Amino acid sequence: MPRSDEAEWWFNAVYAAVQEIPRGKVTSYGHIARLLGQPQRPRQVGVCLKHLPSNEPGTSHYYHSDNVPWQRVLNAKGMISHRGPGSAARQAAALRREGVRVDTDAMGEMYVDLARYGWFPDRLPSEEGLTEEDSEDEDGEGEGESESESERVGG
DNA sequence: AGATTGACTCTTA
DNA sequence: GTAAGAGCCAATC
Repeated sequence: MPRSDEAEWWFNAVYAAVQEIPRGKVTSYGHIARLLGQPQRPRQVGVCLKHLPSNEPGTSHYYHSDNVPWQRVLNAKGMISHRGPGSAARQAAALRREGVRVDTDAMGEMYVDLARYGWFPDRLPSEEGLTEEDSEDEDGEGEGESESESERVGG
């Protein structure tokens, strides 16, 4: 839980941005920071995700691990950093569940091929095409996604 | 209240 | 190619 309103804005902005990562795609902490106009703070993106609450019953958080695809955020090299035993495997499993291939390198580190799964747009889709006239205005979002992935590996 | 940590990344050497 | 330093700042000790 953020200690200040400014921090709370940041938390919400990060969660909202992460929600825009398409299913089956991944991006980096640094890119989320850039999309939010704070290219110097990839770390704080990680801080936000660390504090992303679970969907445990009894809690009623607007953002939680079930509606924020935290697993789609990797480091700049496309590698899953381990922040605890089993956490990296958990993220890898979540990614594979949505069709993302996760490999392991020679050093035992798990990674995703960014050339294939990377999602690095210039700006957030929600901001796409809007001018400075329209400012930030969040409205309710609809859940429920039906996807039809057709994986094809381009040589 | 001060020091350290950490879901990061970039620049230098 | 690897290693170290800087920047960032909320959370934690």
